[in-house]
Amino acid sequence: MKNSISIKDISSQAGVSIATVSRIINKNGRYSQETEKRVMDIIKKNNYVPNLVAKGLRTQKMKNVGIVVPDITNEFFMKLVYEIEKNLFQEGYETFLCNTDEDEDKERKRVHMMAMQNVCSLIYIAGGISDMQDVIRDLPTVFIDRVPDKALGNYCTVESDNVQGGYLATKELLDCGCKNILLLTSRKKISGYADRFEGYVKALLEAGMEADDIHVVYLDQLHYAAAYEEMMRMLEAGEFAYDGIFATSDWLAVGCYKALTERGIRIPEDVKLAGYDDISITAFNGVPITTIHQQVDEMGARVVEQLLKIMRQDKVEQNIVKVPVYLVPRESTRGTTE
Amino acid sequence: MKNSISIKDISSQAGVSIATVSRIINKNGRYSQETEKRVMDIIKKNNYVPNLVAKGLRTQKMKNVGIVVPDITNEFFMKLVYEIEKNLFQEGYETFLCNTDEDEDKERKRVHMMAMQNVCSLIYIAGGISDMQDVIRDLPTVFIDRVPDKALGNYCTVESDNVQGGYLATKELLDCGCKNILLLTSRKKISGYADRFEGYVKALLEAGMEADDIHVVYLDQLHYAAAYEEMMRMLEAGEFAYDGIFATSDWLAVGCYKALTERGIRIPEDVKLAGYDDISITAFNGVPITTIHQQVDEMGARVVEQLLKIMRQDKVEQNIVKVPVYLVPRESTRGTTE
DNA sequence: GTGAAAGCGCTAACAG
DNA sequence: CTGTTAGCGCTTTCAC
Repeated sequence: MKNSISIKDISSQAGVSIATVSRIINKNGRYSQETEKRVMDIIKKNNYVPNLVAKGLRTQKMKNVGIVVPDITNEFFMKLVYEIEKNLFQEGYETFLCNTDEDEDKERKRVHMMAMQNVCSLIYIAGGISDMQDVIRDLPTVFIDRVPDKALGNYCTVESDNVQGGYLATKELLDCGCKNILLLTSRKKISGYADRFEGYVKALLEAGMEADDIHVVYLDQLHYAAAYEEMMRMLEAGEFAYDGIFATSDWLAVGCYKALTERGIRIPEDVKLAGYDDISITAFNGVPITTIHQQVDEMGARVVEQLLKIMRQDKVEQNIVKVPVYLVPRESTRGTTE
Repeated sequence: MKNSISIKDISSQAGVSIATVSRIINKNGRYSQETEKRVMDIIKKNNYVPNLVAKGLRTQKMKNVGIVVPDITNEFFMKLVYEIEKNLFQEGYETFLCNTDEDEDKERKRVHMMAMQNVCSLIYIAGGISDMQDVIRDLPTVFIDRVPDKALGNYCTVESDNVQGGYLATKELLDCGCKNILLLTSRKKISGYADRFEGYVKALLEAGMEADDIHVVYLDQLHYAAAYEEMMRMLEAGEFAYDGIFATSDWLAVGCYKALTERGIRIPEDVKLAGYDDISITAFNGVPITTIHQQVDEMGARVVEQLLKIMRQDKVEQNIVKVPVYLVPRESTRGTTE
């Protein structure tokens, strides 16, 4: 290891027992100020760093939590992670971040690894394969944007009000005069996307539309390129006949924008566009994109709050915590089509 | 812990000693196929997950490396992290990601924490305070975009060819006819920024300019807002008299773009603009921004390659590895000012 | 091919 | 106030 100097070396140098050193390190009392000072000086001088691994082994608790995200290069996820970490650090927890790359196999491997690393709990952002539940069986887990299928022992969900988000985005498109709205979303079986779909349908029906007016395209990936390619395919195939698109994530919206404008279709004149998440790029895009703002700070705080509760085995009064969202109207839904 | 079932439980259930189970888990040989199967079945059935923490304690090696980044919400850094992790996993290493938020105090705390968590080596992206060298004294470390001041025992640097990058960006502005080029950069004492400055000066001098033509503004933060506010301040104060800006990171360039266009200054007609990193937003920005592309895949591979070398205590033939960059010309430097 | 036992660095009774 | 000791889960000699 980096530093072969251990508590034992400190104790012998200080002429005290390792127990005393341990007490001092952990501020557990039962030592004189005098010895404390002497020991601390020696610790400083030697740059001694306590070995948390050994401590964890002994105390059976590691105070570090694993965070699983689908894509570490996505600003939205990382803003969420940032908030979660901030709150967790305050409580003395470390975090392990792991990237699944939207790949189930990687996810399995990485979560397995986390279990071996003895994380004391897990936070799942927009993911979570069901057959992982054997391994993480007893790990307190908070899911974001996902309600697990089977009931786990010790879990809960924190999510944006996705139904409301889907509703607001769709209503904005309808208010701009759209008659034919495409929903572009993920194939992933995640409650977040299902809820946005539900909101979309709700707005449509409320506007007097019917089942025929529901148009959905499912994508395997959430990357910009996935949306771009699908749009291009539809355009080529003459399958594109919409005057509005609601993409359930901003990167998908950006992909649509690129494909459409490259083919001479103007936004917002010909097609209106709305995204979801409110990442920076939507504000700076050639035509700024209307989107749904998710309050990551609020979500991060709720996630940690809930996690601490279920780790303490407190009863959680609600298994699903919802955080409000709001619409951020921009150029891409300006004016009316009429 | 999540799983109180240990190697001991497995061994007693299988009716063998824990030594045998250990050998089987680690495929160390010296056991019959028969017992192997029996033990493996029991492991499966119980969802037994070996405790890497205990293993690490015993073997004195953890196979996990800490990665320190200034800002986890910055796409460029995370693309680099993505590549590094990819290569590291292949070699059987785990990673700890830690965010310093461009704050020295946080950095100190977080790196100290990593040392306590027994990481076996460190990767520093665009950062690294000097007084950390006590703690990380013997940790093999790879720095990205930074050459440490004091010689550490066991380190090396991987970086883009930042001089060349600074040169290319500045030359592009000069080629567009700029006579008065502002360099907007970070105050951070990091070789990466110093080198980009050097490239900027080199291009200026090569074009027949003099010391008087060097104009530099230093920023404390790399955030978009820092550049925006500084630009606004200069504009208000009437200090802005440039026809070209080279921002040493893309987010700074985006901040300039926003401030300038808000004040009615047109890009590229009135002012040309170049950034650095080639993050997505430069391609999608209202006026797409010319930038320097850093080859993150190549860099990630080099970083891991070097890290493995210094961890093996191999002699590293070069302490500084440079990866080429190239210019990505876009709208923001189109046409000439003349 | 298998088991017994020591010990990694640390904490937590317990005894003084 | 301080020291002794057992043991966390695992690997690894050394016997058999």
